[in-house]
Amino acid sequence: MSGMGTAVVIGLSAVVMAIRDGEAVVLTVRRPGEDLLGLPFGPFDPEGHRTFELALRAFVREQTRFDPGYVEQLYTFGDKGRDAPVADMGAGAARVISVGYLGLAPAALAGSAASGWQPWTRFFPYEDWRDGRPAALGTIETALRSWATTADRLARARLLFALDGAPWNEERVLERYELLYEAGLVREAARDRGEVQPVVLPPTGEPMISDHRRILATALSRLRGKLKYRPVVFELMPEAFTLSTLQRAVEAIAGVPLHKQNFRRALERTDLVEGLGRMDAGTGGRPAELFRFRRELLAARPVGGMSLPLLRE
Amino acid sequence: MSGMGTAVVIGLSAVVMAIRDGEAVVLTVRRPGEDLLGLPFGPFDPEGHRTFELALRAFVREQTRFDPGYVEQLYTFGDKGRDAPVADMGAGAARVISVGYLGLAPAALAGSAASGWQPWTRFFPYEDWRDGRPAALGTIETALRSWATTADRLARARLLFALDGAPWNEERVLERYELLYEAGLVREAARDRGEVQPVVLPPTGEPMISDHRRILATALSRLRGKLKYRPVVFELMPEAFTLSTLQRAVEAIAGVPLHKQNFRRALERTDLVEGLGRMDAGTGGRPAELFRFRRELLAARPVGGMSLPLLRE
DNA sequence: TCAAAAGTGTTATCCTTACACCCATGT
DNA sequence: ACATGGGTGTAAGGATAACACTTTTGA
Repeated sequence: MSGMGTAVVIGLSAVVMAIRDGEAVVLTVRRPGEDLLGLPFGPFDPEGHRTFELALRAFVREQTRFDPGYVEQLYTFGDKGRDAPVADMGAGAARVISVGYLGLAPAALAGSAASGWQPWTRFFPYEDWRDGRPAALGTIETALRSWATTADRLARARLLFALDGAPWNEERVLERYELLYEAGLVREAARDRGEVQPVVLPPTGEPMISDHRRILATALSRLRGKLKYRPVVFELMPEAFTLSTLQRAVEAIAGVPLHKQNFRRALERTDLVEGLGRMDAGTGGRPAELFRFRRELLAARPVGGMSLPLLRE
Repeated sequence: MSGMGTAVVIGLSAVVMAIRDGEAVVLTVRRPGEDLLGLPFGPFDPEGHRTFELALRAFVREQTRFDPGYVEQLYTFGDKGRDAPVADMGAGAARVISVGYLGLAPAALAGSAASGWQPWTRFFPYEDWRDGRPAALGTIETALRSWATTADRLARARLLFALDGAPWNEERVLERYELLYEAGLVREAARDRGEVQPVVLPPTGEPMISDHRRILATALSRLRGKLKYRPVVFELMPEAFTLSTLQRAVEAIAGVPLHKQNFRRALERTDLVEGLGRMDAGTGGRPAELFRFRRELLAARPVGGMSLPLLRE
């Protein structure tokens, strides 16, 4: 085999999610001299780090003074050309391969000066259907239709963006972002091709540095899917919580409104939570009972996630 | 950041699956001077290859004269110490990071001399419950119980290996392999630690080079899970097939026996297949109708996978 | 005619969905 | 008393699982 001349650098990117005031937020970092936000990111040191996960925890802690609890690998991004990051390492440019990770934190603590928690809705406004069809989709739909000059393009746009009565599938965050990218409707598209930025774009969300918005989309897709078959929401909850808080957390991630009773009934059947008898100091209505996640079940049997009983408008 | 002295090499590994005579088989390669089987594997050339996927297709074709159809990324393995492969590249040893891919082929064609298709059951005999509880589990259970000296170990073993009446969960292939590894019950465990091999081991399957059996376990886990929510089986089927062939393919992958009628009824509801009117030249009984996968649906709406209506013994 | 595999019918049960209603607190 | 959010009951419809049975071929 040949061609081992170009150096390769492994980078690690982290999408750390948390719930703050009922909103789902992501940990971001603003680098000096950079006007776009990015994800916590750091090189993987093959000498110092025994595993990716240890390396990731270390540099997230370093950059943000914060330790994610639950961590899982997402995807390894290696495409050239497409906003591929390039590292400058003395001996010339190196190709950067970035391994994306998803982290879940039980609380959005204050971090360092350069880092901060941002609602993901800032980067994907059209992904939030909690209050019905997002307004952003109006303009996006128009733009997509004028891009969709072939039957195939139109079919994909319809399917992914719930046009013409197609149902919304909240899991397909990444595919939607990639379609917008392909259609030139996100800032990253023109930037990566070195083209001049279009003056106006539909409200497709705030761009990020490098391929970080793609990594964030991958994380949201994965998390939305995983919600349904693993009890991952609880990694985002404090020890004690009310059922409404839990429901709002699920809604904040999935970006869809849920049916209260059916959500509770489904939850009850799983036996995943247990009432504590204690009550919450109500925020205005009747006080709610506090519950806890029966974490011990994880060791005792295979355990599923939450069903998402939609609330239709 | 520091410590960029050690070189990093990106390797690509492929788990290519196909169905042959109703059995699920994997593409393997035997390297010269090596007595264990391995997966098709090759270095990623950062100069020559634009994307991982293109690189993967190229070297699988080269090593096996064979092109996988459907391809998806699995996981990136980077742990040190644990049977981590090491590349010798002139300037000394380099750390190898391997990106695993899953490929599905519609037929198991003959490949080159060095490569061949092997049933996965060879590597994971205890994962095949199609004819009831596999015999291998008897000895494995005994070995696990004597290893499980703590409550936690026992709970995990029970849960994963369906001991004491726990239900079998076919998706947890990787976790089971990792538990066996931790318990020292697979050959790779002692090998990676540089220890002397135990003389006898329970029938936990044939070892592979490097961490390839772990990659294979990851692939099986992923495929078994994906079966249920995406119509991936059809990537393994020829253009026309009978419902029994389809059912046998699903069973061969999932490793569990399915209930015939319920399998068909569930399939019918999905509208995923369409009768062709033509009949199969029967293999001994009444001729079966041939069906085809309505691939056009993929573009038309989000489409789910197969339900696995178990047939209890 | 008999074995082998294909294919059909039917019922009980459980889960999901959708509806409407009552309860406990703060202001 | 009333607004606000917490919490419950129940019935219709659909999916699943479990049962046993008929049909069409080759040997």
